[in-house]
Amino acid sequence: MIFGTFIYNDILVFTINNQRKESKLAKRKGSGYATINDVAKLAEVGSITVSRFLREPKKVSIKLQKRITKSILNLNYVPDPKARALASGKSNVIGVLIPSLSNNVFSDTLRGIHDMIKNTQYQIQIGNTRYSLDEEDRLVSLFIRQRPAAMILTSLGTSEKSCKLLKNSNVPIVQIMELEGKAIDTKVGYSSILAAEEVVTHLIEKGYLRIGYMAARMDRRSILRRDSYRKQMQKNGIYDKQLEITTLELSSVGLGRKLFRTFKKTNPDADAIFCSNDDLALGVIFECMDQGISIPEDMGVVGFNDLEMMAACVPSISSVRTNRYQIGQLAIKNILQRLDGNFREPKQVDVGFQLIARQSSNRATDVATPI
Amino acid sequence: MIFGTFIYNDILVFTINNQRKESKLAKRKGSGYATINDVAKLAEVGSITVSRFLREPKKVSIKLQKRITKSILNLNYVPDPKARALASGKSNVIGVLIPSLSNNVFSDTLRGIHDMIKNTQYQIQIGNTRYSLDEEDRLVSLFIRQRPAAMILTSLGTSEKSCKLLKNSNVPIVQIMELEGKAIDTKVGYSSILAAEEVVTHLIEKGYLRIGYMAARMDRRSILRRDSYRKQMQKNGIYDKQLEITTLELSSVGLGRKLFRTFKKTNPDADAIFCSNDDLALGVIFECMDQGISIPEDMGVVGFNDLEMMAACVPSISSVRTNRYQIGQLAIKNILQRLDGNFREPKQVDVGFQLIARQSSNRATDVATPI
DNA sequence: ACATATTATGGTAGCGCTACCATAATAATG
DNA sequence: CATTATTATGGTAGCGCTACCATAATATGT
Repeated sequence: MIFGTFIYNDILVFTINNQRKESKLAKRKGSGYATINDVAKLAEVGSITVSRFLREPKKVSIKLQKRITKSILNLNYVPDPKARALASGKSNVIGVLIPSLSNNVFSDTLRGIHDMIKNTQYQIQIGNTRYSLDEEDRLVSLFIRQRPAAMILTSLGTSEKSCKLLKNSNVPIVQIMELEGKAIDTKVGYSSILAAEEVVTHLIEKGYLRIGYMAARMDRRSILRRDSYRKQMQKNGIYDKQLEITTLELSSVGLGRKLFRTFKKTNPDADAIFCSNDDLALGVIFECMDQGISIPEDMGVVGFNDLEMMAACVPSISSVRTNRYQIGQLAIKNILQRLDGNFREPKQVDVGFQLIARQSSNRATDVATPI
Repeated sequence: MIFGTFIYNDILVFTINNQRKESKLAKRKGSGYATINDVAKLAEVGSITVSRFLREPKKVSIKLQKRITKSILNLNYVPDPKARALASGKSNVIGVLIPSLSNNVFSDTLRGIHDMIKNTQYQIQIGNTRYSLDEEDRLVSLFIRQRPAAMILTSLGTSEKSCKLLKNSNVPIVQIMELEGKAIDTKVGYSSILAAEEVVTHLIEKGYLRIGYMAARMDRRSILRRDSYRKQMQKNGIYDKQLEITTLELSSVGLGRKLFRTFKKTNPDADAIFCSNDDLALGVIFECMDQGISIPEDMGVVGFNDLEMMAACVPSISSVRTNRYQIGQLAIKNILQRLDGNFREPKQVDVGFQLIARQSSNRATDVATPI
């Protein structure tokens, strides 16, 4: 029986490979790989039964399941996602739009997404918006046209046009990271307003009064944090516009140093600084080292995101831990549930954040427990 | 005339949207978007002419070009890449396999790739092998089945199976980063053997003698550098196996600290260390700060890749600059040339590397010029 | 003027798969 | 036992596009 199958298999393979070359009237080439029809012929069933077996195996009798499985293995058949998507109007691609590939913040989230998606039928396709709303619009329209199974967005300021397109598409959408901003469908993230608020409160508790705010690139993310910083400073009656230092340049450690030099010149009396991300915070630390400003005594520093190196730095740097890996995982989890038919109301998942206070903001008598 | 077109357009759009709903015998739904046939009907040409216009505009008369262009704009037509790929057997996707998304090394290359590819018809699709050869095999086979326009690989140890698959596929392949390892087709990168050699030579020139080697994850990349380090140390008669400290753990700044503690305990007399990447080097710097080991006097440190923060660190850290952005650009450039029909022999492009000597290895009287 | 090469255009038949329908085979009901 | 539900299976006609061929329209040569 096994022998027979092999023979049959060989003949069939032979047929597949030659029917094109030998044909007088040059037929279309085809991919050269086994198709669903080849599998069907070998298993002696209708091609639609093979298709059904691949999608809903339970609707095919055990007998045919076995024959088809054997045939698939013999021919080394793999379905063509293009043809599938074209015929069904749906694809197995989940589009993920992120603003940057060089930012560890997003790569952590991507890891979570990857880990959650492997062993499923879905694939992810990354789109890099590069912090440009125009580029985002372009990508949203590009992706939606391809009828993705779902989409994940990392943007605070999705345009009206894109929002409408996304909503009308009927594709599950998950917006990740900041919970602020208008919701299209489901959201997974944390409140960056609360986070910034907590940072300011923390610094005040530690006795700092002239607390600055430093940010680069000034995207919606940074603006949101700045506004929250402002509010909290005003609430405490210590707000001073001069303590804000921002730029449109791209964030980097070197930029953190540069900005801090300017900041310190403008504000010789400043005693702390809240950096909108960890790169800047690290730069501030380095600049302080260079200038002999002692941390945390003369200058308190807090970053945002809690990258791995914050804990390893000397002094260790306080930062807001955002649960990025978990965000990626939960985004996919939510999508999978909905694609499996367990329809869920669009909802908002708050994964929270943790202010990790380390040496860089732990002034005086307090006992620091750096991680 | 314009008015007429609008009317006509409206009618046609109306037709597209309703012909399905009203039809008694439930026809296939379709995507709802305008197709090439809709464009052809509106422009009063054959659909194949529209197809031709999209691919080889010069083969269509000016008159029809204008009619078709107008029709495309009116209908807001965008070609469906799935259908294209299915019909033509080729896709516009360039597959890029990288071992990690959280590594800045690769994100720089991706930036180069992105920058070079925009404004072309091609798209990139990223595959993350996570440093696993099995995963790489899986992805290679997955990608090749989809008939990508080209592929970019970042792996030193592509399996025999994958190599064969890639070669037989007739798809342009570019391997990037290290020039070492067997070539499938074209390569773009630098010699990591020469780079490691130069690092050791540099440290020796600076008067260091007990030079260690630190590496994590021990992938082929790290092993290659270690072997080159060994050879160079042996050549100078100062090799000592005990000076090598490696682990399978994932690289991180914290790990750099941890490994250095062990290293220093085992080798109290060590006076320099070559780290296989910058994260580890930064960790070493921090650990030295913590232990009061002065750099570069008591300990010389050199990293690899020259991430941005190396220059900003205090002390600034010596590192090997690999021209990663350029590598990405050149990889795509090579691919585009070949896809445009300018067939080039598979070749090897060496973008070189630069050892950037900074404070961390600039001992004694020498004048440092940190960037 | 004619035959011959060179465009320009379109018809048709797929690419590999699935939605929709139809039918056959089996089970459940009275 | 006939009659109705419930499976199980397959045929057909697309999804939106392009390769292959055929034909029409124009230019070129002798």
